[in-house]
Parts: sequence; structure tokens; C-alpha cells
Amino acid sequence: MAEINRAVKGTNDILPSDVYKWQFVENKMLETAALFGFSEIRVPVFEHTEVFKRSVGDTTDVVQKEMYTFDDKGGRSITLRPELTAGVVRSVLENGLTNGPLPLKVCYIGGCYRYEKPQAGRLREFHQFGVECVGAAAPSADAEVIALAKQVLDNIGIQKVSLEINSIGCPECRKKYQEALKEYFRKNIDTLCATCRDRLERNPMRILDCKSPVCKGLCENAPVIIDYLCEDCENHFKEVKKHLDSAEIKYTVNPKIVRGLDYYTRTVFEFVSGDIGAQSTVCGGGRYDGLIAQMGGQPTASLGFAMGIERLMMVLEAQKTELPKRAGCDLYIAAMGNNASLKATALCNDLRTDGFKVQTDICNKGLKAQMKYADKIGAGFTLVLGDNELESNKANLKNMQTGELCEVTLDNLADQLFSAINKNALENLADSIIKE
RNA sequence: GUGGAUGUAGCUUAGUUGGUUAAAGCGCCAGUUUGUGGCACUGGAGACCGUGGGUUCGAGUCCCAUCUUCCACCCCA
Repeated sequence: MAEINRAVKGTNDILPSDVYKWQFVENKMLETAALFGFSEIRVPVFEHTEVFKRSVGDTTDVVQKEMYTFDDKGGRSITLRPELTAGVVRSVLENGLTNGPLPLKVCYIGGCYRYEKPQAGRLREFHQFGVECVGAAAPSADAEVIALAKQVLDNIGIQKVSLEINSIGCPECRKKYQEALKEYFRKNIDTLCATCRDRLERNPMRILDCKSPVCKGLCENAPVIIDYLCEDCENHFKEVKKHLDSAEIKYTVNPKIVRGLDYYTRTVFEFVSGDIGAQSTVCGGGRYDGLIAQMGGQPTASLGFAMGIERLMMVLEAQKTELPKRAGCDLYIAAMGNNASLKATALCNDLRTDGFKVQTDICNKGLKAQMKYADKIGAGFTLVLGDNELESNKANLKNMQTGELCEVTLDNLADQLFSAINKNALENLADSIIKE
């Protein structure tokens, strides 16, 4: 296939036959966020490169090798967002949103871009839903944000995900911990796998995540971050857990959770699914108390999370979850001849004004072809319009499910269609109740 | 960036030790006489066999390269 009609590597189309799933999921996300007082914010797809370097972290893989960065015609270094927190924080500061009532609760949905090698659950363009809660230092904030993530997943119908939490402390306790960790692994440097030997100095906490059996064995007895938390961080973590318990949100403490973005502090968490392959994290988040100050604002304790929408779709797919599909067409008007076609145009216009989904022939097809088309697009009812109908001002409304015909007058069609649709809906409901 | 697998019509696939106009099902379009979809029947459109080289008298079939897709590592949502 020629390049001109092929999507760029790692990108996907969401086709008309599938959008309903996305619309359902996105609506649930926004609705659920609203229950918690989070309102949507929309920020640009690209930012000054510096925004991401400063927030995500200069040494992270995301910034070092995965960003789509280019110079625009004005010589600015621009980067397509690899995640949304950075841009949202930038906007919050730029617009002085922290001067309003705190906590500030915002959520977002949008595409993110990372130059990675595609695989299951990993694309170059992918979509995230996330929230940011700015100016909330108490442990109850951590629990609320986690509760929100949980409820979003529940409301979408995601099953069998587990919540794992950890505390990676403040920069102070982390420094101490990393020293202890390095010391521990240095003693066993020869037994570590090659990549982990590499990680030892750069990011020793990553070794805890290694899948090689040797490293895994070594990790069993490695020092655990929780033992190195300062008093404040330890108390904070304890309180977070109490709040989760109080809300009856199940979790496991996983001391090995280490977030890959630099801005996280204290509480970090992930929701993990076993159904979608190696990229199993469907939601990741945590506290980032230092980020706002790092971005030039007043020190402001904050936290948030992000979900990978494609990964959620994969879970739904794996679970074989049926998502509600909206009816595509209430009425199809089949027109025969030019006069009927003119009348159909008028009727369609009126009915659409009244809020009905109505279609008619725009290809000059024969009657049979029009009926077939009506059937394929799932029209609830059809109406055939020809010279006879124009003359008598009456026509037969056909119920496409039952095949029943019902005579209607072409005046006040809307009312007649309305009652026909309702009658049909009631009968379907009754049928389904009887079946149960 | 590293590794493994893959690539024939919109979709799912067939294609014999390389040999004439590349096949089928589904889908799509149109018909099966006069104005009503789903079933059946008939017909039609649709593939430069991922791309570029090479071997050969001759390649969808063999070789090389490249790209895509998929999966894993790495990393992350």
C-alpha cells in the first residue's frame, strides 16, 4: 500500500462502527469526574519543549528518547505532549487558577504522543483520561483521587483490575533509600542481569521491577522504601490507607511500584489488569507535591492520575463487554420519483427539527435498494413515498422489526412517529421482561 | 533502540516441487417484469500477490533489502 493512504506507524483510526464505544467510555469518565467535582480542562496538543523537560524530568526515557520534538517556523522548540499533566499544570499557573478556591479539581481527555516501538497496549498516538487535584495536601485527597479512578473503572464496566499502592516518599527519604538500595545491589553486582547492572547507578529503583529470575530473587531481600520513609511521609501513607479502608477500597501495598516520571512524591498507585498482555497498567498516578513549585508556582501539594483509554478498550474487548449502542436511524423515507423526493426532503427537514434521526435516498436508488439500505443502517421504521401517497397525503409506516404496516397521514408525521417509536420500545421492553 | 513472527481483493483465507487471463467464502453493487428490507438465485465491480532489487526462459511461490502489522524486551497509560 502506498504511503499516502497508510496511517503513520503506531497510529490508529477509530472507525464509525467503533466510535460509540469511545463515546460511551468518555462520557462515563466525565460524568464520574463531575460526581467528585472535577471539571474538564482542554489544553493544547503541543507545548514548549521545556514544559515537559521541567516536569516529566530531563533524565526520564519519555523525555530523553520518546518525544516528538521539532522547531516551528518561528524557531521555537515545540513538543507534542507525551502526557497531559505538564500542560495542565502550565495552564493552571499561566491562568492563575491556583488563586481561585483550592483544591482545584480538573480532568481531561486527549491524545498523547510518544515515539516508541508499538506493541500490545502501546501506540505512538494514544489517548488518556486523567485528573489533577491541585492544592490538596491531606491524605484524604489521595484516597479521593484513588476512589475516583476506581469508580471510573467500575462505571465503564472494567472488571478484575487490582489496585496497587506504594509510597516513594519525599526527595529526602528517597535519597536515603536509593543509597541503601545501591549498596545492597553493589554487593551482588555480578549476579545482576546486564540491564540491571546498567540501572544500578542510573535508576536503582527500577531493578525492583526486573523480570529476570536472578534479579527477582535478589529483590526478595532488598531494602524496601517503606522502611526508609521519614516520619511525615510514613504518617501520610498510613492515613491514606486508613481512608481507603474506610471507603472499602481494596488495595495491596506493592513496594516495587516505581513511577517513571520524575515528579511523583509520596503516594503512587496503579490499577493493573491481567487481561491485556505485557502493558498491564490501565491507570497510573500519584502525588506530585513538588511539581507546581518546580514549574514556577508557589509550592502547592497536588496529585492526579492518568488512564490509557486504548488499554481500557482492550480490557473491555477481552472481557467481551457489550457497550450500549445508540440507534442510528429512527426513520428512513424511501422516495420514488422526483416529486416524492422533493416531499421527502421537506419531511426529513421537519422531522429532524423535531429531533428525529431521519434519512432518505440521496443516490436515486430504486425502491428495493432503498429498503435494503434502510435495513442495513438499522432504521427503526420506513416510509415509502410515491405518487399514490402524495395524492392521498397518506402513507404506510413500516416497523422494520416486526414488518407491521401502519397508516399515517403526512401531516403531523412527528407525533405519529413518536408514538410508533414508543409503542415499539414498550413492546421490546415487555418481551425482554418475559424472557427473563 | 534489541529480538521473534507476519504481509495474497474491504474482511477471512486457498494457491500444488516456480509454468499460460491469481481462486473461494463473506461483504459491496445491480438484477430475478409492474410499489416495500431480512431468504434464495443470477450477474458485476474489486488484488499491480506490502515495496524495491536479484536468481530464472518464466516468481504470489526461491534469495536479499526495506516497510507495515503483531508479540516480547526496554519504558509507560
